[in-house]
Amino acid sequence: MVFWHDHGWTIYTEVQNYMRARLRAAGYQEVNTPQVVDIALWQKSGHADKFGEHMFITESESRQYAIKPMNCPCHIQIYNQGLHSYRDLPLRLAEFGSCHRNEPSGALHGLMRVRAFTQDDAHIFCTPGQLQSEATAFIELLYGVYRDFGFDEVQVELSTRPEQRIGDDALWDEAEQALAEALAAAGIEYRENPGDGAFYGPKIDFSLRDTIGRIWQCGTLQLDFFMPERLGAAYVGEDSAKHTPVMLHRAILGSLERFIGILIENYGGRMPPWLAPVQAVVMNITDRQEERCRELVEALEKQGFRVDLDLRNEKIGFKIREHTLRRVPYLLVVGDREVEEGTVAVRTREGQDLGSMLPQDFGSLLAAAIDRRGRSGDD
RNA sequence: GCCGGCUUAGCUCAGUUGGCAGAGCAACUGAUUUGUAAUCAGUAGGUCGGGGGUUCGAAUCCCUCAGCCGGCACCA
Repeated sequence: MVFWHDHGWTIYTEVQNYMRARLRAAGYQEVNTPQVVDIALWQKSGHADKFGEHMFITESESRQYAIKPMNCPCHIQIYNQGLHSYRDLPLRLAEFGSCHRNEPSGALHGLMRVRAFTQDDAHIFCTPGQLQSEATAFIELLYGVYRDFGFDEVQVELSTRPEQRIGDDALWDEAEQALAEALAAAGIEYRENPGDGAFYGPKIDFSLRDTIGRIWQCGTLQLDFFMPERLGAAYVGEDSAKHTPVMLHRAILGSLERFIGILIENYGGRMPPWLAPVQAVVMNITDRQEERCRELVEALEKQGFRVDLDLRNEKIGFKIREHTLRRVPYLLVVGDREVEEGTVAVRTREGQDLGSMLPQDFGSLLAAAIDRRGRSGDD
């Protein structure tokens, strides 16, 4: 369980808002479902049977409820409200779904594996014919997101039909082929993991490597021919008959908690400016520059930047050291000279002296650094 | 859940054979008004993770519970 403090939560909300914008642009609707859901839904979906002992259960007025361990049955409830035409499909329902799973105590692992986490979850309801284009679009979205976070190396695995499965083999042939072709179309190298698919369909897993070499699964794309039928999802086809939609279960970051854990490790605490909880610190040299420093902070905050003010009665070298160790991207020093010139001296946390510049020029510099996000390369 | 390790001041950690609870940093107070990675001096700070036991005496030994860190198993 994570108790997020101010700085961590700043990172969290930045990541979340970024994903929110990407999903909206990709044609997703954002929804939200309850934390506590009648056990009957999980019995019907089959999760209570398979994962019951890892679910937190509560009760009220002699009814049992599960603390939501995943979001898909809830999204099907939303889908099932009203009648759907094939013209409505694909329908993409996204949720920053807060989930609780009673993981075995030995499985807990920092931010990487926790009992309460939030998935950047979404379920795409579509026709079998739309499957491949949806898979392709998802893979493209996922790689775009990973690049923005600075991950260029992604391990991809295609897991195919397990021994214990539902549905006939023709359906599996089609499903596995659709995923393989989507990967091929994107030119992605991947490993096959025969027999490791979910019991309801094949899946692609996307994993990232942390700085000390451990591999963590983040993204996933799973085909599901089973759950929609089991929970009564349907659409009216061109032929006016009822059909069962295919459900694509997908996540890019996986768990926000885990993803942020990987980010912190990956950057070694040097969060890129767009994610840095504090993007710049303004510090004075003597009391004479106090007022100017306050003005500067106010002006930068007005532009939406996250800025700290350090007016402590300390030597400038001491402040520089402290904020460098805090990994604040930009250190702004205002002395008599800067007050005189109306400028600010800019130093990076890497120790690079960018010289004195006008405040608006620093604003442009910071804005450009934020826009660059975590992308590597020279763009 | 299993195997191993760890838990001592706000933080990082010492603590010998069972014999008075320690350091650095941080905090606080005072001095210092300082130009790009640590100014000086002083003060205060503890249920040694919780509970139980052995002992004249336990941070130290034993039992137990919890949490954390590795790894295994698990991972909808």
